[in-house]
Amino acid sequence: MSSTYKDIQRITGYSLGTISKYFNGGSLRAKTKKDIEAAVARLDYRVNGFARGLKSRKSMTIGLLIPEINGIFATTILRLIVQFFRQRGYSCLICDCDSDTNIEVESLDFLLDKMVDGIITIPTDTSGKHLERAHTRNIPVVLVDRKVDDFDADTVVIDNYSAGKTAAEYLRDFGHVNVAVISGTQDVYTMKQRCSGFVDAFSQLRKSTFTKKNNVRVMETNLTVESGYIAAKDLLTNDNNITAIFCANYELTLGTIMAMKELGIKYPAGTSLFGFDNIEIVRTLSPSITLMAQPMELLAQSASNLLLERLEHGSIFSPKTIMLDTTLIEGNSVSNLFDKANQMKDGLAR
Amino acid sequence: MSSTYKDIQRITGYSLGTISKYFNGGSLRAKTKKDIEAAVARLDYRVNGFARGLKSRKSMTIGLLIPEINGIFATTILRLIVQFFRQRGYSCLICDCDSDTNIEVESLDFLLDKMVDGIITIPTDTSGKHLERAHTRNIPVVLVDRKVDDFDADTVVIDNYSAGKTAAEYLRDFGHVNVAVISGTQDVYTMKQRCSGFVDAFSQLRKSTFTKKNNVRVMETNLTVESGYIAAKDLLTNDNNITAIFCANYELTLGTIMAMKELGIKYPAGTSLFGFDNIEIVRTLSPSITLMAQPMELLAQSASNLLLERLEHGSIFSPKTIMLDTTLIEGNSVSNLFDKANQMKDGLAR
DNA sequence: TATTGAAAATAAAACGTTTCACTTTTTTGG
DNA sequence: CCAAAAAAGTGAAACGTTTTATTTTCAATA
Repeated sequence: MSSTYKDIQRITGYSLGTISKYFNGGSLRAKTKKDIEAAVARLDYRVNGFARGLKSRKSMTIGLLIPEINGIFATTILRLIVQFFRQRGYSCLICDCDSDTNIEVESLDFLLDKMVDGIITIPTDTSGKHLERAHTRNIPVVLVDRKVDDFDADTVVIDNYSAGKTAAEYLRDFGHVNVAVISGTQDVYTMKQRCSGFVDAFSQLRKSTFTKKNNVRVMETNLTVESGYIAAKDLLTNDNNITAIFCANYELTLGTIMAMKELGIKYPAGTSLFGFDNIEIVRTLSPSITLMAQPMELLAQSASNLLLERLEHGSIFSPKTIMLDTTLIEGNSVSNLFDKANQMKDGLAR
Repeated sequence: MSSTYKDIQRITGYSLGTISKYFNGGSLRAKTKKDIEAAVARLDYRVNGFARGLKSRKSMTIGLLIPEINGIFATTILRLIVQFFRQRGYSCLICDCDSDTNIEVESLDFLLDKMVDGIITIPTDTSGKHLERAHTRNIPVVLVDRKVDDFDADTVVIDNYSAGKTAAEYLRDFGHVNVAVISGTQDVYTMKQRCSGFVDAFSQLRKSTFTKKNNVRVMETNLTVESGYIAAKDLLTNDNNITAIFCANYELTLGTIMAMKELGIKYPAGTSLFGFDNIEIVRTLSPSITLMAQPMELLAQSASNLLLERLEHGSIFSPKTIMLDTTLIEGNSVSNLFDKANQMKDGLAR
C-alpha cells in the first residue's frame, strides 16, 4: 500500500542502512542525498512511525495531560508548551481528562502506550500516585500549576499562598473588613493555597472583630464562568455587608464581573473587586481590574525547560520545584474606604 | 526494560500466538486466560503499540485537527467526539494549528505519521488541498463546521446562511432597520455564510432605503471575546443610528454584551442584541439573549458517526454532506420597535 | 473404546524501521 | 602517486507484535 525503504532501495540501489541515515541526519554524499530525495518525492514516501518507534524506542513526542480543555489557563499554558517543543522537533499529544481521575489514569496509559518521551501535566488527582506508572517506564514527568502528595517530580507552581495573602493585604490596607472569596473547591491545590493565604492574612490582623468562619466568607464553586456568575449574584443579593470580593481565578473573575454589571453594582464604587489572572478580556475591561497576574510564559517555559533537561540528561539530578511569583496589577476596581471623598462617592452610588 | 510477550511466554509456557489471542479477544480456555492474566499482572505488562501498529496497521486512534484550542465551539465539539470514540475503544489525538495553514499541514502529517485510523477536522485552510494527503493514504476524513473548496469528503455543517437569514428576518419583523453585524473575517466559511444570509435578507426587503454597503454595517474582526468587545464598543460609541446588533458567534456575543454593560447600554431597551451559540454563560445571563443555537451534540454525533461508518465500511459510498438546522431561541434582548409601549419604554431608558 | 470434528494452541513468517560491525570508496598529505 | 585515515555505504540482525497454516487437545458420539 504505502511505500517503504525497500521501494526506495529498488529505485536508488542504496542499502537500507544508507536510506536510514538519510532520514536520521547521517552524513551522505550529495549525489546520494539527491537520489534518495528524488525517490522519496516520486513515491510520496513517509517514514513509518510504528517501525521507527519499535526500534528506536523514541517517539519525539511529548504528552500533555490536563484536567479540562475548556479552561483558559490550561490551554494558554498548553499552547506555549506546544510551541516550545515544536521549535525543538518534538510534537505534542494533548489529553484532557474532564477532571475525572479515572479518565486521568486511562489517559496517562494512553500517553505511555504512545511512547511519549516525556509528560507535562496539570494533575487532577491530588495524590498523583498514577504518575508512578510513568517513572516505572523511565518517562520523566513535570507537574505544572498543582503539587501532588505522593509523587516526587519536577514541579512548577506559582506562590499561590502569597498571592492570596497579597490580595488580602491590599484589600485590608484599603480599609475592607467584610470581604468574600469566590473560589473553586478546596481539593484543587491552587484554590486551597490562594484561599488559605487570603484568609490567614485577614484573620491574623483582626482575630476578634470577625465572626464568620475564618473571618472571611468563602464561597466554593466550580471553576467556570457560570459558576462564578451564580455565586457572585447570590453573594451580592444576599449579603449586604460585603465591601469587596476576591475571585480566585479567571473564570470566577469574569463571572463575578458579569453578575455585578447585571445587578447594576458598579466597581469600585458599589463593591470592590479583586481578580485573578491577567487574561486578555479582563485586561481590556473598564474600569480596569486590580488582580494577581500569573507569569504564564514563564510557567510554560520553566516546565518545558525542566522536561527538556530530563530528556537530555536523564535523572542525574533530583526533582526540582520552581516556585514563581505572581504580580499585583493595580487597576481601579478597589475603593479606598479610608479615603473620605471616596466614601462619599460610594455612598451616593448605592 | 519493559516486558514483552516473550516474558509472558517464559512464565506461562504458552506460545506467542496464544498470548496474542488473549489480547485480541480470541477464544481461550479459562485456565489459559487466568494464567496469562496472572503473568500480565505480575509483569505489569502493557502491549507495545508500535509493534502492534506495525503489524496490524491500525492504531485505534482518531486524529482531531482544529484551528484553535481556545475557542469554545471547537472544544465543545471536541469533547463530545472524544467521548463518543472513547466509548467505542478509540483514543483521540488532538492537534490545534493556531489558525495557521502551515502548521495545519504539519499537524496533518503528524497525525498521519501516528497512523490515525481517521481524521475529523475543522479546517483552517479554505482550499482543503492538504487533506488529499490523508485520502492518498486511505485515511477517511470528516469535515465539521466548515466546507472547503478543493477536497471532497464527508461533511457536517449547519445551515449558516439560513441562520443569518433567520436572525435578519427576526430583527426586521421587529422593526429594526439600522442594524450591524459583528462578525469574524469573511475567509472563515461560517462567518461568510452567516453574514451573507443576514445581509441578503435585509437588502432584499428594502433595497432603496439603505445607503450603507449592503444595507447593513458589517464589522469584521477576530473571533475572540476581546475583539468582539472592542468592535462593539467602537460601534456603540460612534454609530448612534444602530438599533440592533447581530453577533455571529459566541465569543463575539460575549464581548458585545460586556461592551454594552460597560457603556451602560441596556438591552433590549438601548440597543437590541441578537447572539449566536447557546453556551452556558450566555444562557445564564439576564435579560436572556435571543440567539441562534447550534445543535452541538448533533454536530459531534453526526461527524463521529460518519467517520465510524467509514472506518467500518471503507469508501463504499460517496461523500455525504449533512446540513443541520439551527434553532432560534427567543430571549428578551430584542425590542419590538413596532410596539408603541415598547417604544416609549425604549425612549425613557435612553 | 475408538472416531471425529471442533476448539485451542503452536511455529514461523512477516511488518518497516534502526543499529552495528563491517567493507568499500574517497580524501588527504607526504 | 601511495599509504593511511576518514567518510560513505552495506548487510544482517534485531525490535515486539499479528497472522496464517498447521498441529495438538478435548469432548462428544457411535
